[in-house]
Amino acid sequence: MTYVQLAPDLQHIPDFQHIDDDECHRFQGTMELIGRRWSSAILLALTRGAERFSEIRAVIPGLSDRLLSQRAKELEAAGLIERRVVASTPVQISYHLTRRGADLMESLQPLAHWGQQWGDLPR
Amino acid sequence: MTYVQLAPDLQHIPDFQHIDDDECHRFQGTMELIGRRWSSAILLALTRGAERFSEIRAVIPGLSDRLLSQRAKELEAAGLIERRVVASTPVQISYHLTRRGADLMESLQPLAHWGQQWGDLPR
DNA sequence: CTGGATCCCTATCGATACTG
DNA sequence: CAGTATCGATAGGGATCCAG
Repeated sequence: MTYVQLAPDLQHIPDFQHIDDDECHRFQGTMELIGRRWSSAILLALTRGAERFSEIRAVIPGLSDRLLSQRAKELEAAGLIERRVVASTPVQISYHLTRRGADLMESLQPLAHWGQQWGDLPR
Repeated sequence: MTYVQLAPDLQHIPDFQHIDDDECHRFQGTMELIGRRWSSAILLALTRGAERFSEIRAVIPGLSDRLLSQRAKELEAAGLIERRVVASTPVQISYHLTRRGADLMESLQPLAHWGQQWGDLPR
C-alpha cells in the first residue's frame, strides 16, 4: 500500500503513520491468517490451556477434525503453535502456543476489549 | 467456546481468562470480518486519510472495484466506516472511519507492533 | 467517478468414511 | 486418539462490461 497522509483527526494514532509497504503486507497477512475460520478460536483454546487434539475440538463446537488438523498445520507453519509428540504407547500429541504465538495473543487483548466495549457486530 | 483453565504459563494474560461464550463469538466474528481479504488494508487506507473510492483503490494495488465496493458495504454494515454522499454534480462520495472503526484501529496497534517485532510470517 | 451485473474459475467447507 | 481421503456444495474472487 502506498503511503498517504494520516487523517488529521487520527494523528493521535502513532503506530500506523510510519508503516511502509512491507509492514502493510505483514499486517494484512497476519490478519488473514488469524482471521480464517476457527483460527482465533483455536489460539484462544490453547491460551486457555487446551492441549490435546480432542480437547481443542471439544471446546470449539462446530469445529471438525479436518479443519482442526488443517488449521493446526497452518498455525504451526506460521510459528504460532508447536506440536509435541511423546513416543509413548499410545503416542501422546499435544499442542502449545509458541512464545511468538503467546505474544500474538497478548497483542490481541485490546481487540478483545474493543469487542466488549462495542458489543455485537451488527448483522 | 467452553471455558477451560488458562494455561499456567499464560496466566499473566488477564483478558482472556474471563471471556464467556458470547464474547468468544464476538471475538471470532471480529477477526473474520477484518481478516477477509482487503478489509484491513481498506481500514488502514482510511486511517491514513484516504477518503474517495478511487483514492482508496489507488493506494491498494490489486484491489478491484468490485471487491472495494463489496468490502465497503460489509464494513459499513459492521458500523466501522461511514459513507457520506454530497449531492453535488457530480455526486461526491467519501468514506470515513466511524468512532467505532477508529477505536478498532487503535486496538490493532499492538498487533502491528507484534508484526514488526517478529518479522515476516514463515511461508 | 462510483459502482452494479455477469461470467466463470478456484478455494474452501462440511459431511462422511476410513486408518495406524 | 489423532488424524487422512474423498466428494459434492458453496462462497470468494478476478475479469470484463455496463450505467447513473
